[in-house]
Amino acid sequence: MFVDGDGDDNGARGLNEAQRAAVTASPDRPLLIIAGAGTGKTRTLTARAAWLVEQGCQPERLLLLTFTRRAAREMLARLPAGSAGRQSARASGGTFHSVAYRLLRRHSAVLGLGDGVTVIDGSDVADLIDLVRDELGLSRSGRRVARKATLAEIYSRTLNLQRPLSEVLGLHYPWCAERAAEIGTLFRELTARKRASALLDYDDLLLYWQAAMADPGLAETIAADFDHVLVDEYQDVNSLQVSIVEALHRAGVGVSAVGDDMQAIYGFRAASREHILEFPARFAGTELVTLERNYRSSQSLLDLANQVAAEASESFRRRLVSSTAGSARPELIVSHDESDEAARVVECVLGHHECGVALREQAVLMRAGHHSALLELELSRRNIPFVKYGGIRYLEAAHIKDFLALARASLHPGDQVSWFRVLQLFDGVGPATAKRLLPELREPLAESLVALDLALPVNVRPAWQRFRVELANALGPGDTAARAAWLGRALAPLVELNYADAAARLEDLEALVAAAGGANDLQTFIDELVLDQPQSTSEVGKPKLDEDYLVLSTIHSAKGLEWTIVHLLRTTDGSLPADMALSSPEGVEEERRLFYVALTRARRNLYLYAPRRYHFRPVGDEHGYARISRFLSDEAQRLLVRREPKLLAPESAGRGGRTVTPALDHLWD
DNA sequence: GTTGGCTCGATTTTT
DNA sequence: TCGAGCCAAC
Repeated sequence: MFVDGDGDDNGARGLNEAQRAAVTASPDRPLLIIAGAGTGKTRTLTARAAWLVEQGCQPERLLLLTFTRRAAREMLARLPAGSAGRQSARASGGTFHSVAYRLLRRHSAVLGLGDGVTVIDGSDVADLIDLVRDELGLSRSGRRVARKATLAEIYSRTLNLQRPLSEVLGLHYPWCAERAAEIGTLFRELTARKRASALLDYDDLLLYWQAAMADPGLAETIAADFDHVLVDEYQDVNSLQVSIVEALHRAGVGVSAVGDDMQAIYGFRAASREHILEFPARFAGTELVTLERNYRSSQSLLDLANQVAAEASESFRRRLVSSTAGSARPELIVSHDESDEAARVVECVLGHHECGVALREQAVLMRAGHHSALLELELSRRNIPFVKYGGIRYLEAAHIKDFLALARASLHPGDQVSWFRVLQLFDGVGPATAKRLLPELREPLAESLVALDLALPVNVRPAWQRFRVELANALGPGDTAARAAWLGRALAPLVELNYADAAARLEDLEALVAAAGGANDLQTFIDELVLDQPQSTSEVGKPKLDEDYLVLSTIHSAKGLEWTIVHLLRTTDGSLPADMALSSPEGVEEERRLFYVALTRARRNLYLYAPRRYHFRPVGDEHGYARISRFLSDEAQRLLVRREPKLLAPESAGRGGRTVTPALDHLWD
């Protein structure tokens, strides 16, 4: 797996003309680089940073903002270190959210945040919404306003768009519009609760940063640390992020942004490609440079990508031109159904593997995490190693959330959401008892824990007492490793009690405890875990350093990456574009860009799979017939080699064909 | 109040 | 298939 751009040296040498123009553009004017896929975006941005340093800027006064942690790591590693003798000087940077976190901790006093802030993720917000909704009486039978996850989505979108709730509801959630008043009340209470418990969700991080930048004094203090800010993937910024960058610029910080409006795929997160289109208008005196020379893919792959882009609605027009030899045309592989698709992918992957292409040089991309379910089964069955990115996230696993809740509860006794979760892990404690006990938990925690003995139902006490003794150890003196270990010991019996598959979960818990033990302090560890969610489940505790493995990834998680060979699953209408996205023209356009991102990940070979028959559910025989994706127009299809299904192989007959069931009825007489 | 059994419905993408 | 929500029994 390789990250955008190539591993060459950074200097201005070896850059093409457009790249050099971007790198050496005046630091005094805002710079926007429109960089098509594979045009050396990362390389240009890092060369720009190096050039700024040559012009006299101190490395640590450069601020780099990215969207993913993966991109941040990659770029920071390549950014210029201080000149000889000042090795420690490095550019600062990270994701918008992690930079916000650092700034907020540094200026927490002014922002009224105290020093006890905790970062929570989207599902934690949803749980808090659940709690508040219940208390406001909005979850009784027939009165439920919306699902908690939906409410969390509405809340986030409203904040990120910086538009009134009623407008957001009308536009994106019309079926909730008539409950606007209740939802507004709920959100007001939710905000109050978060403030009271010093909980910051992802949006709060940006919101507080923006608020800090709106205060002239504080904005100046923050901006005083930087000469120049470099923003990656500018097509994915939302209104909050734009106003943060604008405020930095107003306070005297130079701005260089790079992006590709054809790769804007985060509309659901309230990002809008309007922002990159409007950049020249919002930043007066902008210098615009466009990179079109592609160093990644062969021309026949780019022809297809260009065709797909040409059929999109407005964008910065450009046409990618390849500098790479090789000309295998992309292939469209039509199959009978999903299991046939899985079989064909495996066959193709292994075929290339036998010809010397390592598994890690190949990736299987998909629109939605579950599209690879059958493929994963098939890969496991045939002992082909793979790692999956995207899809079900690590932090969503109940036992991981349990650990985070316990850690937070131990650090902040007043964190009611966390205690609410922890208490219900005990057999005999449900929502009512847990809620009744919440006020009892406060500083000093050790004393509250003892006091709770008497408040608990008798049958819960033995388990509780064992638990609180171990938790007390975790509160005592001792390094992070010892405290994490005690937390793990306190939690283990509860995990065992609550989950049928406890063994696997206990293993995860052990890995998590070990990881926490290696951190400086527990608070930072859990905050960073939330800010930098492991990309794949195998990333925690089970390193796969030298092994060869196939990458399975959602298209979103694949952005910025490239492989020699790319296999794209479900190139059918309903999957890509996803039928969820079909209700609005903008939705369909974003799906097209997603398709474009997928196509441009490949260097040499590209395989598009289109299963004819698809099942409504993972099990059962209800099915429909899918059409090939609308994004493969006639013109686009002319650029493909098409392969029709062979006769159904017995191996893939599986569900669609004959089934064999052992007869048991004679046993029940 | 808690828990277990049942039905019903939906099902994307991520910091 | 899976989870969330509802209902009935302890």
